[in-house]
Amino acid sequence: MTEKKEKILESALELFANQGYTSTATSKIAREAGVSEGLIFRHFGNKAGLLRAIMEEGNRRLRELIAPVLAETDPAAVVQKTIEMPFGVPESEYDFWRLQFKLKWDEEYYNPDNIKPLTEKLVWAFTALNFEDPEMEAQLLVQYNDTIGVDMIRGVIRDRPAFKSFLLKKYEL
Amino acid sequence: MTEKKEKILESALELFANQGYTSTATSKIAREAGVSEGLIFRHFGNKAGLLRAIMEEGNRRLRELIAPVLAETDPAAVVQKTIEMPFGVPESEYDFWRLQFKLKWDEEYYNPDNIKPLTEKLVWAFTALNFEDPEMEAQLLVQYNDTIGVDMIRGVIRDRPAFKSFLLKKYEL
DNA sequence: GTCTATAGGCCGATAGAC
DNA sequence: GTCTATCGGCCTATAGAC
Repeated sequence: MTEKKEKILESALELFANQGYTSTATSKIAREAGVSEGLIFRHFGNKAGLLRAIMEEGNRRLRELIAPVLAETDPAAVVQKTIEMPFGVPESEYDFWRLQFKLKWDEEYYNPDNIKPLTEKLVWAFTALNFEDPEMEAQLLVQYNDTIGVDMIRGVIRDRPAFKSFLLKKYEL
Repeated sequence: MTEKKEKILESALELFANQGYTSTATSKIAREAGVSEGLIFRHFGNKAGLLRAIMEEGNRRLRELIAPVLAETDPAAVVQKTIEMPFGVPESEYDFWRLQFKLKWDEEYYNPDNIKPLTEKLVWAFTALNFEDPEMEAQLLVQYNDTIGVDMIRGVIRDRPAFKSFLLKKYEL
């Protein structure tokens, strides 16, 4: 990965996240990245290819975020780490995740398989913890985490530490 | 409201919801609605005006959905009705709500004030029910509802009645 | 008064040639 | 790294049908 190529991805990410994909011109991306417009097409073929590259990066980061939970062997810790997950995302990455969430609403880019391993791990954990309905608990928590992620990015949640402990307490952790 | 005008709104809604606002051409809307393209501009001024009209309808429907909860005087019933809310939305309206969720990501169209009355009502209810932290409970439930709305639209939730009772049980209702 | 058909101006974006 | 061909989308305008 060359430096210029990385700069293109970075600029595209910021612009796509804030102005939307279609309303961001490749010329604007090039200007922002300090490269010639042609270079974008050399590296990514077309504008859609650029978006695709960003999506792949998104899936990679999601797997990275989930990995520690999957590696966990203590059921209670699985639930706890899942809840804490969105709170651990640094603000510097919000642009990135905002774009990912946005793209989830475009059918062609939505891939539900990405979080399947997490759901399965949670089912296992809730079963081990003797919850009455592990499948539903797992589903609720996974989807709920999504919502929390959204709200964090939007800045809806004011007192984050308090909200986190509130949640942990709900699961008696 | 003439018939053609209504047909335009209908087609625009479907296309915006499924293909996105910017990537939907006014010519396509006209074709889908079986009207001349010029008519769109006669009725709505421009493309943004068309979207605005749809959004206004959205806020109206949201208020309609929330109204019964606000009218409720029994605290437990407030919580119960809130939980049941998303389950009562007919599938025929999913396009509509999908668009609303999608547009939440465009700052200019997102208006958080819409659900504020609901949150406040829930704070009141949870206080009356002696929950330890009414503000956070209210916030949590509102977010749950968002999550569930999203899941229903995506078709993630398979057994809806079961999931509904699962949630109600969580609040001991 | 609502609507269609058509024609076209304007703009900006993609893509690729050089 | 610039320049340009080409295309598509937004919107206006007009003349006239129902």
